[in-house]
Amino acid sequence: MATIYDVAKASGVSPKTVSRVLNGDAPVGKETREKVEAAMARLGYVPSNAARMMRSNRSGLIGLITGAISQNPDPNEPHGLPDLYIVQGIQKTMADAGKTLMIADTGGDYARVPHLVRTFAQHRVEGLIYVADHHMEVEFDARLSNCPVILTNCFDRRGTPCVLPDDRACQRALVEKIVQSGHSRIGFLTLDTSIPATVERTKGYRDALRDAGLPFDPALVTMGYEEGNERDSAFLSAAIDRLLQQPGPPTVICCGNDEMALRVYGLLRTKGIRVPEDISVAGFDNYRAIAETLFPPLTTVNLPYLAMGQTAADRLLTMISGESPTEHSPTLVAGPVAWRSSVTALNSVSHLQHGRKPS
Amino acid sequence: MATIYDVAKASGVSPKTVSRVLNGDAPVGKETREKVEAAMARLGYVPSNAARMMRSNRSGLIGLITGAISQNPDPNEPHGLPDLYIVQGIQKTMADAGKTLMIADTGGDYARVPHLVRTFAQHRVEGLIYVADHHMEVEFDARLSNCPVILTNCFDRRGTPCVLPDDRACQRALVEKIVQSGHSRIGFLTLDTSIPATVERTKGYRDALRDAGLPFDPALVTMGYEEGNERDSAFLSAAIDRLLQQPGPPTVICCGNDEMALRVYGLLRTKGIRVPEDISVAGFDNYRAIAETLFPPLTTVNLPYLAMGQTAADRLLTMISGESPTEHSPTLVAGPVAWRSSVTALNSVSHLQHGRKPS
DNA sequence: CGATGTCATGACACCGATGTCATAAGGTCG
DNA sequence: CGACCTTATGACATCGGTGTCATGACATCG
Repeated sequence: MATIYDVAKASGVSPKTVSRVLNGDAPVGKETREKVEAAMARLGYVPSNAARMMRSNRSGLIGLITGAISQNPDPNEPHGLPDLYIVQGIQKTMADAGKTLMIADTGGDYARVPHLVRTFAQHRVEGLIYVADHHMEVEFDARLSNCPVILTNCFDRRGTPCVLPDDRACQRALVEKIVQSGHSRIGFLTLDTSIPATVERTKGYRDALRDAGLPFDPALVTMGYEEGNERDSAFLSAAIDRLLQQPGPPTVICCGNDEMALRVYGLLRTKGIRVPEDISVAGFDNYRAIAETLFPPLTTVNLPYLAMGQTAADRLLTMISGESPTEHSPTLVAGPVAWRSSVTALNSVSHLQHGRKPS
Repeated sequence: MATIYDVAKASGVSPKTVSRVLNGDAPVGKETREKVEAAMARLGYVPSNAARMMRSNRSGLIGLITGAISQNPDPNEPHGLPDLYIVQGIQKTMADAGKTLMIADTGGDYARVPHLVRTFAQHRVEGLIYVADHHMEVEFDARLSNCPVILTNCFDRRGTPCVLPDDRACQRALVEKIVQSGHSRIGFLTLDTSIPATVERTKGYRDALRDAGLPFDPALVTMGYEEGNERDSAFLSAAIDRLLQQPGPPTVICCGNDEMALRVYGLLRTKGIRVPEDISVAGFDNYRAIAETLFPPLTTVNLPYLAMGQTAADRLLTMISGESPTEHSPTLVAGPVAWRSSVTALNSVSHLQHGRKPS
C-alpha cells in the first residue's frame, strides 16, 4: 500500500505538502497540487485512517451494539425488525454527519456486551449506542467505554440518556380514532403485562377513554400473549373468548402487535366471525408485511423506529460535541396511526355488533 | 486516555514490558506482570488499535456493504430480511474469527458504493463483502479496495467470487415433496420472470416434474407478482383465476414467496375456496412471521440465508489467509423444505380437488 | 570452570500521518 | 527602500504501540 512518502517522492515534494493537498488546510501552488494529485491517482494512494487518528485523536467512529441482527436464538424470527429500523435511522444520520458506524452484535448473548464495549474502546469510538429489540429495561455496562453513551428502545436505572417509543401516546391516538369512528366497547388484547410497553399502552388506552368520557371496563382488557410463548393459539383463542362471551362484548379488538392481529384474524374466522363486518380489529407496529398484506388491510400504529434512530443519533452527536450539558431525561418519540379498513365506522345510532352486511 | 507509557511509568517498567504483558508474546516475570496488570486496571488502560495497526499492518477489520438496513426508499418494508440473516451469519463467523465488522449501508443509493469502499480502504479492511437484498446481478466496483472481495446473494459479470442461494435445488426439493404427497397438477405462481430467482426456480420445478415422470404443463405456471407492483391484488387474483379456470386445475399452488402465499390465502377464501381442504398452498422463504402465524401454517422452503452468510464469511477468510488460490465459481447454498399443514396429502386414488371435508 | 542457552528486561527505531516552526520568494505599504 | 505581510514549501517532532537487538542474571553441560 502506497504511503504519503511514496506520493511525495513520486511528485518531488515533501510529505507535508502532500498532506496539505489531501486536507486543503493550507494553500498549495496549483502546479504542485496537480503533480501531487496525479501521483496519488497513479499510485492508487488511500490515506491510512489509523495513522491519521494517532495524531488527531479523532476516530470518526461510532459504536453500535445491538441484538438486531441475531436477537433470537431461533433464526428467521420476525422480531428484531424494530431495532433494524432504528439502526437504519442511526446509520443515515451518522453517515450524514461524516461518522462511520461500527456495528457489533451480541449474538443474543448479553454477556458479550463488555467485550464488545472493550473492542469499541480500542477503536476509540467517539460515542456508543445500544439498541434493544423491544422497549425494555437494561443494565448496560459501559464503564470502560470512556465516551458518551445513549440507549435506544430501552432504559436503565442509572438514568443513562435514552430514546424511547411513546407507547402511551401511540395507543391513545389509536383508541381516540377508534372512538371517533363510533366505537365505545373497545377490547384490548395486550402483550404480556410484565413488559413496559404493555404498561404504557394500557395507560394510553385509559387516557383515550377518559378523554372521551367513556368508562374503563377491566373485562375488556386481557392478555393475549404470554411472554416466551407467543405462538400458543389456545391461549390467544381463550383470551378472545373471554372478551366476546360477556355481556356487552366489544365492537373492536385492539391487539398488542400486528402479528397477534394476524392470528386474531384467523381465529375469529375459525369461530365464524367476519372481519371487519362482525368485528373490527386493530394492531400495533405497522409491520407492513402483515398490515398491508392482510385482507382487510390492518389499522395499526406506526411506531416511528426510524425516527427514534435519528433522534438517538442526533442526541449522541450533541453529546459528543459537548455543546450543551448532557440531558438525562428520556426522549419520547411517537408515531402516527395507520388507518386502514380493518376498523369500520360504527353507525352511532345502531349499536349492533353482529350481522352487519358489507355495503 | 491512558497510554502504554503511563502504565509503564505507573508500574516502574519499560513500555515494551507492558506490551509484552498485553500480548503475551514473550515471558514476563510473575511479579512484574502483576504490577503491570494492576496499573492497567487502575488507569483504565485500553490499548489503541490505531497505534497497534500502524506497525502490524493488520487491522482485523472486515467491511460489509449492504442495503439490508435501508434497501427500500419506503421504510417499514418487509424486504431486506434475507440480507439481514445473511449479515447475521457473516457477523457470527467473523466474530468467531476475531474480526470486527464494519457495516456500511448504501441507504438505497447505489452511487454511494465507491465512497463506502474508499472509506473502508482508509480503515485498511482486510476483506470486503457485498450483500444484496435478493438474488440479482450487480456491477460492484471495488477496484480501490485493494483487498479480497466476495459477493453474497448476487453475482457480476467479471466472475468476482460469490455465494448464491440455490433457488433451483430448493424449488425442486419442495415440488418433489409435493409430488410425493400425491399431487400431480402443481400450479406455480412465480415472481416476476425477469429476476434470476424465478428463472432458477422454474428450472427446479421442471426438474422435479421430470424426475417424477410428470408432464410439464405451461398453463400451470404463471406470474403472480409484477416487479415493482407487488401489492396489486387484481393482478394476483387474475393469475389465480387463470390457474383454476382451466381443464384439470391444480390441486396445489406454489407461490413465489410467503408474502404472496399470505395474499393467496386471502384471495382464495374470498373466492370461497378453503385452504387446505379445497386446495393446498406452498410458499418460499420460510418467512416465519407469516409461515408459522398463518392458519393453516404454511409449507415453504427455508432459504438458508444464515448459512449463506457463514459460507461467504468463511470463503472470504480463506481468501484473506491466501492459503489456496482464489476460486472464481459461485458457491451455491440450498436449504430444507419446511413442511407444514398447508399442503395436504392427496389420497392417490381419489383425485378430487374440491369438496373434501376437514377430517 | 568456561561455553552456551534461557529468562527477563530495556533502548531505540519505526509505522504513516499531521502540528509546529522555519524559511524563502514575492507583494504591499508608508 | 526597508518593514511587514502573504504565499508556498520543507524539516522535524510526535501520536501509541511493536519489532529488533542488546544486556545482565542465572542455569546447564561437557
